[in-house]
Amino acid sequence: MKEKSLKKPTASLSHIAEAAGVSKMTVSRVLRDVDGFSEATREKVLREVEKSGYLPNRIAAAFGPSSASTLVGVCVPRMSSHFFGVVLDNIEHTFQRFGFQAIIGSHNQQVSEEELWLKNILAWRPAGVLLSSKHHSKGTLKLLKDAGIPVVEFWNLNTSPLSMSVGFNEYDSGFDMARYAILKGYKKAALLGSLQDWDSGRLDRFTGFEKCFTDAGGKIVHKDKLNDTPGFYSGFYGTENLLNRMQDVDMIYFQDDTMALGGLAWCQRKGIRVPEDIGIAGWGGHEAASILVERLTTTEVPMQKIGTLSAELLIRKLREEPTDDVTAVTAKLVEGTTL
Amino acid sequence: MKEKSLKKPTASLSHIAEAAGVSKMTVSRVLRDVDGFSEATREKVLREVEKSGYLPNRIAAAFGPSSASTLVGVCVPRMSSHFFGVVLDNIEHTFQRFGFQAIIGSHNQQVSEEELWLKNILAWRPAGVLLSSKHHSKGTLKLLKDAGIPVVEFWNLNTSPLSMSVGFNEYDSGFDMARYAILKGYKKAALLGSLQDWDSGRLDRFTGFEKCFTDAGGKIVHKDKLNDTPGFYSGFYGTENLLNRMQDVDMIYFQDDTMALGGLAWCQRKGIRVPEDIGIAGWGGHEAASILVERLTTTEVPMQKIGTLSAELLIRKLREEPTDDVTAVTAKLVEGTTL
DNA sequence: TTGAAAGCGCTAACAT
DNA sequence: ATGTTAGCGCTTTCAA
Repeated sequence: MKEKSLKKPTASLSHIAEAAGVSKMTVSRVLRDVDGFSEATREKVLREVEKSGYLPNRIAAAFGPSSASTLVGVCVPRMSSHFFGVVLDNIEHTFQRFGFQAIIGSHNQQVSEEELWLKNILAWRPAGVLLSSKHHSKGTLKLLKDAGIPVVEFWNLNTSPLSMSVGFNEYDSGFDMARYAILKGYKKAALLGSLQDWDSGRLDRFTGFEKCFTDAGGKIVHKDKLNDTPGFYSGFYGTENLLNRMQDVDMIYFQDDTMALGGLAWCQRKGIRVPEDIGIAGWGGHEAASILVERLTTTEVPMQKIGTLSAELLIRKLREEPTDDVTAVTAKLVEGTTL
Repeated sequence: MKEKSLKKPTASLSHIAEAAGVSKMTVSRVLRDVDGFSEATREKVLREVEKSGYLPNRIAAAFGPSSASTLVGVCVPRMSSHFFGVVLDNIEHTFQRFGFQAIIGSHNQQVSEEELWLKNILAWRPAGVLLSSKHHSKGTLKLLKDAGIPVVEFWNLNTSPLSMSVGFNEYDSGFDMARYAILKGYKKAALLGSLQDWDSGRLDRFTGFEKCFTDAGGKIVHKDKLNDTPGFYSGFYGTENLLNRMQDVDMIYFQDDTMALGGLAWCQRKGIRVPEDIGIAGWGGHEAASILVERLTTTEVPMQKIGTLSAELLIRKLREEPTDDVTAVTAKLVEGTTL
């Protein structure tokens, strides 16, 4: 019998109250710093709090009609993505600063998983939720409506958001890349992305790219949907697979920078010259994109800003301060040496 | 007046109970699937639950003496690290599967921030916590002891853990790398890492490296502590800075692979040959390490395994199933072409 | 198999 | 400036 089932020795408001010779209510007021106590009382109470090692019980506080929950749900495709990692760091840090706790989940690009996550999270009666992307299941929409809590859709911009949205125009970023590619003389492009992201309708950049590219006389010669998560590996092997089958391609537009860098590495190993033999374009603005000998042509997304703004916006809404429903940030093309 | 302050229209147990013509208690039993109801009752109840869109209130359930919290706190240095991103994905996924919710925070390698985070988290009365690394403040230790909840220290192994630990032997991984370097004939090594990680005592791999390297007749000619987070950039500029000042170096051991790859990129840009002019060793096993033309010599850490095991271990402990206190996973050296 | 009652820790509302 | 009361939604305990 190593650990006993411990009898909750935790001090509560009434213990403090008793020790300080005041009522629970007074202690509560002091701790929350709402007025209704004298300086002398305050000091007495705080001394007892200190002595007892009292830890507030937010479960109890969030319970009842007060319902002052400081929990916030955040859902992203996956945390191991560099992009979302940076966004999450900023979201979490901002919430922390303002006294909120983020409960983070991932949905792996499936709206059904997002819905499942949401159902679990709502059981904790969060003050609000942050959802990446604008794709949601019917069930998710209903749950959110019933919950009646503020929602921020972040990452790519939703111009008619459920409640608020922060992000960039993804379609345009692809469109711009196509214009640039055409300008550089490319005519035969392949698109390379992850099956799951693509088929769940999350690759608007490809749609924008295709539209501009074909309208300008270019041709999308191939679309390769890989049954794998985007990353250096999938970019590497995806490129190998693609170029072994298709020769008549003069550029590849990758889903993101990690894949593009994987593709670039494959080309370098094979002695395929970039951009002379084939052009490569990425997306996102990965740290590594700008330091390699061949600097990647890509679209830089302001990840930090998206994270911080999203969290701040939710907090403002909770405080009933005025907020913009739609906050656009710019994703801009950076010229490298690969396209 | 766009949004009213919503009067909690949420259905509760008693609503279901009334609609189904049974007592709250029966509904509770059905929903938790503990015995004490007939099949007929079950169906009646579930039908009403369905109809009403009832969402359980875990706050209320976690309240009171029952205290059946399914919240778990998880704290890592930062989420934007690829390593911890992968670990977190696996932790979160495992907890999700078993009905737990992870509250994730970051401490940016400062024990004081971990303590602050812990204090906030404990106010939510979590069932347990997962902490990366074995470095904690006195305050953290006291809080954990008072809370009396199970703790898993993950990432690098703590052989005398607070309660349980899952990880690799970091000292040994550096030791092994040094042995390998000596074998390859290197004599004059520089260490390059982030100031914050280093000074908070989190770079045992450097200690192990130095011990083995110097014992074998090598010399650590320089230790460069960068005031920046580890990453491609800091590796790139750190290398530039180091090699501009010091010529008499035949290898660099980097804090991690992202830094090493940044350093490698700088060398390639400058026409410095790797490993002929200088050897490079990384640590961690980043995806990109193995695909570039120069494959990085590094130590691969089983990140997925650490994440999954840590979560499973905590769950086992909560269920009072037998658990190992110390679970070692192996980090192994992989030969690349850079050292 | 079912129900009734008590109570968890806190805060809003209403005294004093 | 301070205290009292009531109740949030659920589960545990005890009774039927």
